[in-house]
Amino acid sequence: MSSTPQAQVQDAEQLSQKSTNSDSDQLEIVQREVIALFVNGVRVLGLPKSIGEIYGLLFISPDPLALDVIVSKLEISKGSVSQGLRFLRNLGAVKPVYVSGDRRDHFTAVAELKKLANGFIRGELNPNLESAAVRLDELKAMAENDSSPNSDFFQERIRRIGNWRRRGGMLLKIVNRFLGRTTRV
Amino acid sequence: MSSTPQAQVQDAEQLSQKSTNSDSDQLEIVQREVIALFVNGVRVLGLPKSIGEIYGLLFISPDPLALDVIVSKLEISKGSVSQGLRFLRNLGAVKPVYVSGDRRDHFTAVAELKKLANGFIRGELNPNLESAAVRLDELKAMAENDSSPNSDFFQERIRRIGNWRRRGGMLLKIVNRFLGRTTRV
DNA sequence: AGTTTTGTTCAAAAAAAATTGAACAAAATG
DNA sequence: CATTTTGTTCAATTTTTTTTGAACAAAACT
Repeated sequence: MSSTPQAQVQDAEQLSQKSTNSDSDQLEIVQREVIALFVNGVRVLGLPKSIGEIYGLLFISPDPLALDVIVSKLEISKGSVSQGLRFLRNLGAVKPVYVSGDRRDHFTAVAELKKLANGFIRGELNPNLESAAVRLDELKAMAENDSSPNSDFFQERIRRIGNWRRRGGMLLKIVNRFLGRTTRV
Repeated sequence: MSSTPQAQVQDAEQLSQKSTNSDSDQLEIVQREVIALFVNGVRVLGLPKSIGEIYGLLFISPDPLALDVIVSKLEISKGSVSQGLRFLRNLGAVKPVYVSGDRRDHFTAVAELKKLANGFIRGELNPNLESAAVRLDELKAMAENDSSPNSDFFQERIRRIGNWRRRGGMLLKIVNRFLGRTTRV
């Protein structure tokens, strides 16, 4: 298929094309496909398409990209890219890179699985697990003061959820150990 | 708070109250809270609220429940419950139970973490991983025939995704081993 | 055989989530 | 210091997902 050769170097000059649809905004077919793969991937994690597109684009781009460039390559709105980058930055899936001679912020994908997993666990999973832990404790107390004929059954079930939570925490530790460094749970 | 004692036995008679809102349709506060916990929980897995409600209700009910009863206890539509039960049945998170003297199907929650995890992995995760594997192989071929200056970079990246997939598969096996029985990946 | 009960299906409605784009602020440039 | 560039924010819109409810089919009663 069409192979559009294009030189992209680290410093400004050629990198800064901001016209809405210049030549270098054209994605290669391979790039499009990789991005599609990521869009699918992030759906499993419950994240929106735009997040997959942005991360995928950075992952399959040899050089760091500025917000404008992402906008014109992906043809999605500036707002989406701004929000998406913030989210990915918070997760540690993307990091800012200084490019000399260009005052725009540039970003690259963090491509180490262990870092991605850690970020996701810290940012998305742990907060949920923690708030669940709090509610569980309240529930336990509530069930102990309950005097319905089912009270014993309720207590058994709540204990069981507590067990699940415990095992879930252990699993996260195991996952972390398997992938490299550990994260506190 | 208000404790409404209520006897619920395994065989018909008292179990089959189908009036739209009889006394035994009232949920206890503890039950409501547990259901809320599950609604939150399934959101992390990317599943709709109704799925969490149905599973939660069955999990925190001492006796198996029929579709009608679920409808009136949760006050959601028959359609939702029918679909939700099918989904949960496919996942192995809920199983039918025969109740003598009542011709309606009754259901209980499967409450073993390992079974739940296996069902989720088999039903939701593996299909995605497999289709990704296929696309990855296509991509690999595509990148090898690509003659852009970035071809090497692309190939390196695609190899990396392959690595992620491999490690993901290993992780699923580890999770399974940790939780009990194994599932083929 | 007709009637009632039980459960499924799927088009339409409602709800939730994601995306856009215009208004804004902050910083850099000339 | 006026202007341009860069990036953020958020209300409005669009898209996607979930839920509803009525029509239907299958089985079980009488």
